[in-house]
Amino acid sequence: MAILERIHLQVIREVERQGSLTAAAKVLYLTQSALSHTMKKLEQSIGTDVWLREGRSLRLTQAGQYLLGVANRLLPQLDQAEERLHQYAQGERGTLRIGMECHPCYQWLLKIVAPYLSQWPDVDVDVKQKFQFGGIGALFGYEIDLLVTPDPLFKPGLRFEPVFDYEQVLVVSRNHALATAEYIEPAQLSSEVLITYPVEIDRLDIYNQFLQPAGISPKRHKVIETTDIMLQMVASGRGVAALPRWLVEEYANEMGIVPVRLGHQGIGKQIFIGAREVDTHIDYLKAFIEIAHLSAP
Amino acid sequence: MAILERIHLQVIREVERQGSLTAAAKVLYLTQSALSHTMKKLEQSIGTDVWLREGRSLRLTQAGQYLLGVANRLLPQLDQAEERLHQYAQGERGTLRIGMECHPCYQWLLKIVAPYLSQWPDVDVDVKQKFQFGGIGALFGYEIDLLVTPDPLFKPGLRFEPVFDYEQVLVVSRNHALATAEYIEPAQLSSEVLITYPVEIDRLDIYNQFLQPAGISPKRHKVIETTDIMLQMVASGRGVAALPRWLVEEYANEMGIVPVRLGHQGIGKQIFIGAREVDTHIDYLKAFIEIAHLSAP
DNA sequence: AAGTAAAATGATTTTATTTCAATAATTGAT
DNA sequence: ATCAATTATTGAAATAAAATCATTTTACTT
Repeated sequence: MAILERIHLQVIREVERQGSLTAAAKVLYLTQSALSHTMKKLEQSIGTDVWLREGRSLRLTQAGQYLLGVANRLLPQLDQAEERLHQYAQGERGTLRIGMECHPCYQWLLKIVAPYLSQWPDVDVDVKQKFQFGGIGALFGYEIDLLVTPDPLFKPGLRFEPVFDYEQVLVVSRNHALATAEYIEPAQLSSEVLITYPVEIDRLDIYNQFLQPAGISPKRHKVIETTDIMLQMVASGRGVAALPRWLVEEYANEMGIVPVRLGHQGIGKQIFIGAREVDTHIDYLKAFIEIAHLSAP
Repeated sequence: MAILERIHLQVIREVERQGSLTAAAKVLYLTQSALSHTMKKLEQSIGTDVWLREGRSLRLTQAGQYLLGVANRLLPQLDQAEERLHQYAQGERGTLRIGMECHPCYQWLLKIVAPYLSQWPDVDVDVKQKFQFGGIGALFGYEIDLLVTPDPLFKPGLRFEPVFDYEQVLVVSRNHALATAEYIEPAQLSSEVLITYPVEIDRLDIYNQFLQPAGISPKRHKVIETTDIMLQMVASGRGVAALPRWLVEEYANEMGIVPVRLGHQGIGKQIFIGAREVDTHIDYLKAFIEIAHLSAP
C-alpha cells in the first residue's frame, strides 16, 4: 500500500544537494548501487521516473521536482520529531523554538531567556530569525513553536497575545541637530541618512507610518544587520535610525545617543507572542509566555 | 541514523483508531506480532516507550501522544504525495484542492468548476469546507491548494487576490412586511427569526457589521447548513437570512424571495482567492484563478 | 582513442521483517 | 471461581527486502 518512504525523500534531497547519486550515497552511508536500486524500485512502483537520465547526470522530472518539495517540507519535521523523542527519553521536556519577527526584540529576548532557562532546566531554547514563508508560515509549518512579532494574526489554529507596548522613536547622536527636538516631522528626515534593518521597506514602521504618508524620502538609506552596530553608526553621526524607546534609553548614556519622538503623537507599537492553539496547554510554553509578560521592558 | 519510519506512524495512528494492536494489524495487512516487534524496536531505538502497557491494552505515553500528533499531521501529506505521483504517472496533472470559507460561494463555485473541468481534462477538483485550523492553516498545511474566502491574509508565503465584489443583503419572503422596504435598520430585525450558516457568530457579517454595532439581537437565531434549505425556510416565512445579492436575485423568481439592503449604505463585501506563493506558477492553478475572475457573479 | 567518472545491472550476501507457534496476562461471562 | 476469549509479548524460523560487490554500460574529458 505505502510505497513512499523516508529514504526516497532523503535520496532525492541529497542528490540535489550533493549533485550526484554517488555523492549522495556517501552522505547517506550507503553505496551508489543501493540508492540506484532503491530509486529504481520507487520509480517502478509509482509508474513514473523521478529523474531524467541525461548522460551520466540526473535531472529531476516534474514528478521529481514535486517530490523534492515534499522532501524539503517533511524531512525536517521527521528529524525534529526524532530529536524531540530523544529529549523525552532523557527526561528533557523538549526544545522551545522561538521565531522573531522583530529585530530589536532580540535584546529583550536575551533577558527573558536567562531566567527561563534556569526555571526550566530541562527545556532548551532555540531562536530563529529567518523564515522562508514568514513567521506565520513557520508557525503553521512546525518550524517554530512561538513567534514574537508586531503583526499578530487572529485566525483559528493560532493564538496571539500582546506582551508589551512601546514607542518607536528616532535615535540620533547627542550632538545631532535634532537631539534636542521634542519631536520631529517627516520633512526633517529628508536630509538625513536613515539606517534600518534589512527587511522589506513596507514592514518598516518609520516608512509605512511616518515617511510614506508624508511622501518624504530620506537622503540615503543604509542597511545594517545588527542592533549594536546600528547604534554605533548612529552614535558616530553617520545616520539616524528608528528603534524602540526602551532600547534607546538603555544605551543612551553609555553610547551617547538620544531618542526623539516621531511626529507629534509618536508611533505606538505593540509586540505579540503567538503559538499554535493545539500547543497552548504545554506547560513550559505557557511558562515562557508568562515570563515574557512579566519582563516587559 | 534515521529511525522513525512511516510504518511507525501508521501503527500509532491505527492503534488509536482501531483500539488495539490486533485490530491495527488487520487494517495494515500484517500480523499483530509484526507490529509488536516493529514498535518494540522503535521504542528501543528512541529509548522511551510509546505505550504504557496497562493490562492487555495500550495507552499512549507522553512521547506516544506526541508521535500521534506527528502521525496525524504527516501521514496525510505522504498519502497525498503518493496520490499525486500516481496522477503524474497517468499523465494527469493533479488534483486542485479548493477550500471554501464562504458558504454561499459554493453556488458560484459550481458554475466555475464545470468549464474548468472541461478546459483541464487532466486536472481533478476537490472542494473542502471544514478545516480544523481554518482555511489559512489548511493552506499552510498543504491540505488545500486554493482558498476562497472573504478574509484574505497578506503575509509572506501566501498570495491573495480579489475575485469579485458583492453586496450582502437581507433575504425575505415576498409576502414579508419588509419585502418592499428600500433598506432596513438593525432595530427592524429585533422581532425577526434570523437564519444563518453554522459558523462562529463573529464571522457573520450581519452580526459584526450590522446588529452588534447597534446592540440589537434578533428574536431568534436558527442555524441551517445548506443554502437551498435556508432559502426555502425564508420563502416559507420561517425567518430571514443574510446572503449575497447575486445569489438572492438568481433564486428570486422561482422561490418567491426578495433582497433588501442592509442599512442605508448596504454591506459591501469582497471575495478573495488565495494560494501558496510557491504554487503560483502552476499553470492549472493560475488558470483556475483566471476563470474565477471572469466568472464574477 | 584512452581514460575517467557516473549510473545501471545482476548475483550474492547480509540484514531486516514477517510469520508461526507458544506463552503469559487480562478481561468478561457463566 | 473458573473458563473461554482476547490481547500482547517473545523466540525461532521463514521470508522478503535491502545492501554490497563485481561488472557493465554510457557519456564526458583530454
